[in-house]
Amino acid sequence: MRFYLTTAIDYVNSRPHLGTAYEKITADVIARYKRLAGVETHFVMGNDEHSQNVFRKARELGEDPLAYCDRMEGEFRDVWARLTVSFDDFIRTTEPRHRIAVQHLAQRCLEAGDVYEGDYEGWYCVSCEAFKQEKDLVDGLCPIHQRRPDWIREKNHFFRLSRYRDRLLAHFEQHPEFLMPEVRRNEIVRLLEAGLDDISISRAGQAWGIPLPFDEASAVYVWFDALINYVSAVGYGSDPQLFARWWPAGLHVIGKDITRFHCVVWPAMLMSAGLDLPTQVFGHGFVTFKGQKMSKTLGTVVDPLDAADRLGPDPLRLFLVKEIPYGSDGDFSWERFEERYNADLANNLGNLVSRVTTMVERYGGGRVQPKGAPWRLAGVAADALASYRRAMDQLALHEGASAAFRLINATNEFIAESEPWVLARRSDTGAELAQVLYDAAEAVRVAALLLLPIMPISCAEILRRVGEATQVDDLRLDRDGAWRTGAARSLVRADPLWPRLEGDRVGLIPATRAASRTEHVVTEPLNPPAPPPPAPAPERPSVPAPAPAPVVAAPTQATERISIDDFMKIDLRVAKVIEAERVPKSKKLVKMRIDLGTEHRTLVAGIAEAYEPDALIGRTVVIVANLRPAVLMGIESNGMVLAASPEGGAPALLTFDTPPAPGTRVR
RNA sequence: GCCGGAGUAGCUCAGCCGGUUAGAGCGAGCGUCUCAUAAGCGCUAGGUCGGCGGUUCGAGUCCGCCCUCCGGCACCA
Repeated sequence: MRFYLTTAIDYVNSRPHLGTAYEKITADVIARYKRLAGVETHFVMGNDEHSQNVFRKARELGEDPLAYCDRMEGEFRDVWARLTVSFDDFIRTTEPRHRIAVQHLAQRCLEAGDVYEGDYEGWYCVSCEAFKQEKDLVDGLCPIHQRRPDWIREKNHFFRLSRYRDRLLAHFEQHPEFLMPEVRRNEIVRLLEAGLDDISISRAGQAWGIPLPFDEASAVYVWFDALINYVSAVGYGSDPQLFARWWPAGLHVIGKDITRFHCVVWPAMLMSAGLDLPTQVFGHGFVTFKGQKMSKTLGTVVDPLDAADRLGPDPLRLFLVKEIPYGSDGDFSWERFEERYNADLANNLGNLVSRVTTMVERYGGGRVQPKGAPWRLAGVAADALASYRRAMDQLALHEGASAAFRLINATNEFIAESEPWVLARRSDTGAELAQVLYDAAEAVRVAALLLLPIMPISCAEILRRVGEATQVDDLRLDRDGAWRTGAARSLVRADPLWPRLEGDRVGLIPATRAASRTEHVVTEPLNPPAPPPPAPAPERPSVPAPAPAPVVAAPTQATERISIDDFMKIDLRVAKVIEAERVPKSKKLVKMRIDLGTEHRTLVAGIAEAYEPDALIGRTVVIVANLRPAVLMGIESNGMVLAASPEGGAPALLTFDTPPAPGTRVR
């Protein structure tokens, strides 16, 4: 039995945060579980490096892009090592083996007739710097600039994704386990039913990326490039033997935001190239911090190393696995983390190890040996093992952890009810005492075995203390998970594994290390970031560009420092709202007529959820006056109203103590 | 707006095909043993199972409508 497991590869424009670590940790638990279950496992992670952001970031830092990526690899590997993520291989998209695979696969898609050169022809408005669809034009003119767009062509390669809709739907029908959890599957199936458009897979004239084999002037689009890591890492196009050994993958562990890429685009690419599809894709949820999305600007990013330093990597791993139903979103807070640490580790498991080893030392001379039939704990352990396996096989990692803890709790109960200290005082209960101590030690051994994939370091130590003779890596669930009888074992008493936290713990939380560690990565602005720059390259309108979503959850965009000159390019003006009305059929859009002092303009703002149009009339606001016009819901918007936009919250307009005259420059 | 998901004890959540007094863990309170990290063990929660109506002998558990929250898409310039 073989099992090839992957996680999403990560963008390298910032250090991994807790959410990224969550994915790797849960995947690592799965990998370790499979190995423990005797399955030959190949676990691969990596970095996604061919992004323009990475290129820009390196340039900003005055570094060679590749050198920058090398450095980031080191940072990522350090984090994964600290969290004991046991990957077997680490793939980078700048590696030769990856380039070979990408070009190979692109070539196969081309040969399958699925890649066509879309030297797309279309209307292009020079003023807008954007393609226009026929339906956008009014009397053949750009509605914004009242000028005739040019008919131009831009070379682009497209992948015939549309061709695979039916096959994908059929696959989903025949293999309901292909995408888990179910919520994600429903979303994708609906998306497929709605139909698919072909997608662009190349960008012309980009140096940072992999050239298309049949058009060296075009680079493979970064997400197309990135997905291929799953096969390049196992030798596709470069090592046929290795490839045959591991492909198809048993499981891709990814974030729920990128299921489309993995369950629509990726399988279609594989079908086109004549490769088997992975058995399963699992879209895990996100980890929030105190209920809020982790965001640099909100200061809600938790560095996984801070968490690991605080209580240890194993407690962090247990927390993430046991407290968050795998597949759902979950929340992290220091309070909760410490609460769980005390309850599960200090009070239950850790204390159990202490009391058992102490009693064995005191009442049994440090050795245990059964003197009869096992008591009730043997049955509990067998049940725990069974439900643990059932849960883990279904990727219900949290239930697997709970099953192990049921055994731990039962062992504590067992000790209370069998009262070894009473048995030890009597002279006629030697056999009973021996059996009770043996059973308790054996139950701890089984529990530690079950938790070994989740807490590898600590559980290895527990196994050592309860006299497990087998090397940790050689332990196997079916053989070693069974209740042992007969042989005597020596136990070791040692310091508490997880000292209980007392008192005002939260105050001791280390200052987030993000600041000290990321100075070379991000400089935080004091204020919310400026609105994003205008959309970069024009896209073929009839063939929507793939969402900019990378193959990992996009890290919060780093806001780069700009010069005063750059800032002065932005023309901020005071404006007064003269008319405001809801854009019909829209959820957030308000259409406004504003007074800029010298002129009146129409613009559209996405603030309807927070402001009633009527309440806006007469109000003084700040707008970006020199923004390119855009058409929203058929309305031309000439400018952007500034508002604070909290993550997931309602926007709040900028206001003045005393409204200045319309047209006043803001800076 | 469309399409999904969810609303169950203070908190986090279980509750399969409808069926006796609705559960677990944490927290809190009380009691208790003493091997243990002032840990363990036992007891204690009287919760309109979001609301209204319906099907049924009987509904968190099925149906309809409504409310709230979350996610995806559409429209955040």
